[in-house]
Amino acid sequence: MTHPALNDHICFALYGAHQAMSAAYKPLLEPLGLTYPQYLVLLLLWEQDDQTVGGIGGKLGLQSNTLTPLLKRMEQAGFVKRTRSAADERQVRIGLTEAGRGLQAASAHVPGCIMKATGLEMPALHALHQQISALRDRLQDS
Amino acid sequence: MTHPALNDHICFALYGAHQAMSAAYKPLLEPLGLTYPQYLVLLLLWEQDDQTVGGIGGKLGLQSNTLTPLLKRMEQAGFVKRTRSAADERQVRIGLTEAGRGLQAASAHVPGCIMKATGLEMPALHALHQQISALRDRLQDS
DNA sequence: TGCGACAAAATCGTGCGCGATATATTGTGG
DNA sequence: CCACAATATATCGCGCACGATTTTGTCGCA
Repeated sequence: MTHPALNDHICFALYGAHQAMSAAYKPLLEPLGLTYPQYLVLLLLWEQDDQTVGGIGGKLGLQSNTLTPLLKRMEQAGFVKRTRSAADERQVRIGLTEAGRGLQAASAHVPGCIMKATGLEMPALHALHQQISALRDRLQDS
Repeated sequence: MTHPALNDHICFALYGAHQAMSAAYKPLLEPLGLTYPQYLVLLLLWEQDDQTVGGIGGKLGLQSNTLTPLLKRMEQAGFVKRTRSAADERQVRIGLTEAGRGLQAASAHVPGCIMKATGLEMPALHALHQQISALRDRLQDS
């Protein structure tokens, strides 16, 4: 019983698809001064402003060891502000600045560009999305 | 026209699935002294020994700036040897050591464990694999 | 022969991702 | 009220990824 070839590993397809997705975002986000994970943080904050580090981390699957430096860079860039919560001084609340809010309009074209790059129409895209999410959930449960 | 919510982004599903996949491999590979990208290199070398850095990079979608340090770590660990090609001294050929070959048997259980973790049977797994590979290819072409 | 285009690795700097640990604050039982 | 566990964030170290550049080697061709 030997190993399947590399190209028969679904993990490798996933790995490559993730790399290709990041590469597709890069030319769209770079002019805005954003990286891909930073863009994900902004998506969350546009949905709901003023979240804690832990709250953001829970949704993205990241811990403070990744988020703290990332958020500091975003603060440095002027997109968010980090303030210790008055109610619970252990927490740091992340809020959008004007510039951070402005990026929402400035990046409005991005989702459409990416969808186009996938070469899929909405129904197929949605179906694949569901399957990948389900795979992720089963892997996390195992 | 505002942004879709984070969870409606297929990129985020892919991002999470990739993270979950890496996390699933970690406890299987760590006892062998391997990281996930290093395991991918070994899969290639088990298929065909003695490949160039560029050859490996072409198959994995990585350049020498990532591979050179990774391969040096694998050499340090005793799994591969790096030798300048005599025919073309620009090239470095990567060959398996006895220990590197030995890992093939030592990791024979890994693919089965991962497949089990996906919670999918072969037909469904294969179908999803095809779709993800196709997505990757379309993203790379765009 | 020797020069300039090209090619393969390596090097450097930055930004994730994550295990392990540290620090500070809050909540709780005695 | 006070030790002590629990919680939230930060810090540290290491290993990818990748853009940009450098170094070394090969090849074509005058």
